[in-house]
Amino acid sequence: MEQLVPIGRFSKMTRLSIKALRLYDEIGLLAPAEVDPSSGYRYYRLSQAREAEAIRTLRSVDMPLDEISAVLGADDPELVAKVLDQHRDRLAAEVDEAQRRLAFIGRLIRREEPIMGYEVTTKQVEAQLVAGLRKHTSLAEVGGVIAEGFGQLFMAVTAGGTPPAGMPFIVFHDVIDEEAPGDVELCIPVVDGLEVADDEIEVRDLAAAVVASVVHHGAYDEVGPAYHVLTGWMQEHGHEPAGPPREYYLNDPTQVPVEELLTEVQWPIG
Amino acid sequence: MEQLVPIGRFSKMTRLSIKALRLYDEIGLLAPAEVDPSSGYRYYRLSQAREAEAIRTLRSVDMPLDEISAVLGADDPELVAKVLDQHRDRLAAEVDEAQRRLAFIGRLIRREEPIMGYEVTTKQVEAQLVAGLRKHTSLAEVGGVIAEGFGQLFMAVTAGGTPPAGMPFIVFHDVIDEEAPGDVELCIPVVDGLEVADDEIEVRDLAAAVVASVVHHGAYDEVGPAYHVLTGWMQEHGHEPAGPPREYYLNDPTQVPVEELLTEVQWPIG
DNA sequence: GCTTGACTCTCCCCTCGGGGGAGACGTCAG
DNA sequence: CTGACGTCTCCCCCGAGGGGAGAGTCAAGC
Repeated sequence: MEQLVPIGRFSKMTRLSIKALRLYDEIGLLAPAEVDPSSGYRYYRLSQAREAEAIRTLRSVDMPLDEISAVLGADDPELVAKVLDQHRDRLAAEVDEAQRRLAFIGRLIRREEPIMGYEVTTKQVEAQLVAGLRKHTSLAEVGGVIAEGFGQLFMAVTAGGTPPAGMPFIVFHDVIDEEAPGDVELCIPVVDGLEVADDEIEVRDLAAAVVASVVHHGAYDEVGPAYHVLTGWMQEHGHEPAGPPREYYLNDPTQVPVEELLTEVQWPIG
Repeated sequence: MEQLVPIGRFSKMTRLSIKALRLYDEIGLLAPAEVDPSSGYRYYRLSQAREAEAIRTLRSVDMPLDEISAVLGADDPELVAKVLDQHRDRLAAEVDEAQRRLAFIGRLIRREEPIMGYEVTTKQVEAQLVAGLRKHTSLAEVGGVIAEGFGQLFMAVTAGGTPPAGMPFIVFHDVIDEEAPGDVELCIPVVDGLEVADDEIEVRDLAAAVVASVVHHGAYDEVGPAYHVLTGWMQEHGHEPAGPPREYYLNDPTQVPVEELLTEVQWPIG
């Protein structure tokens, strides 16, 4: 009646490798209809080819074996639909990720993105009159403090109807990390003679300096290595830090996606 | 001068895990500047953060570690470009594959594609007058023989100006597999009274029959399991084969992509 | 100097879906 | 009966680390 075939023939029928069939037996996904107790030979019923074909189909979309077990063992069509949907979502995420990688390596190849981490340059920055708002904050809260503070600062500076004289930036007077909070100073360049009512805000002259500079590409909270690169570079080139570092935000986080954000870190050197 | 940091701090600086750094040391991708001979502690120079950053960048596009080694260790910019290009091609292939899977599971979910392999049906096929061209061929050559033979057959049948009376199909008089060649008969249904000049071609009446039928979805050279499913089904349902099987090609390989090809396999049963 | 807590070391097992191969045994046709 | 395959179990391998055990190390406070 029922014709049994050994594993090699079943493998050719189903185009599943012998190794795969033994694995599916081991994990209980597709057990042979009979196993000779003395020799251990596996024998499959011809009708098992359908189930094997289903496994092959689902593996061809890279579904994990345990989910295939769930799908094939489930009576409930809703459960099956749920597992399939979930896997489709995963595949969609994989497509997105693959496309992101492809786009990114394209930028690397076209040199739009530095491979070797950061390129350190030096430049001369001119003296500048700035309105500064100094805040004490921890690493956890620095994001909110910056957003809020720049709001306050912007309001105060533009209250007189005069636009800012340059891009806003931040001076980091202390090292702010997981362990210790510290002082940041939010700055906006202003024109000479500006009066600011807010007495938290101090208008002062920022001296000219020679700075070492790197541009960080990506999310703000990943800027840490840029600092390490700068300090490493200063050590290697025999420079001493000559003041607190500054961050310039070269584009607008509300305008571009997070992975395209540009942050310039400048550190005055002696 | 050169400041050395232990692995934990270097890990935080570079956002590479300690495990990863130890691995990169082991495979010679990023060896620490110094290793304490007595304690085995790894110490990194600050300037190594740049190389670490490069590794992180290249890993973020899933480049294998050995290729990263090649890229970072190479002086030749052409070699670097070659490795990067090669990896981009691989990523592009991954995007394609991920999209294929996503599209395919979509078809599975929408039930346009059978998950559980093949569905066997039975049907009555009417008697038909066909022009048949019989060829002896091996599995390796069957594709070419079919293409050529159908060309010859089509020319001969339509020479009188009468179009074929139905879809072309193939009767497999022998089992053709890796071990043994055998006879195939290319057939085109024709109208009564047609004269065919080509004496390789025989016009004959194909008897009516009850057939078991499955539709194979995909490349022609993957049709084998359809036959196994049919023979398994026949055994389970107590039918005997009553003649050689036939394949109908339901769509045109020059019109649709290979994964959408439909092949109906019919096997006359007693 | 001592203790304590954080850090680091090596070593081993685990992932996921099998692939490759060794050495032993089974099956089948001539 | 013998040779040619087919099949068995068992073990190691892939990639890029993650998790954890058990032991040694470092730095800071007392």
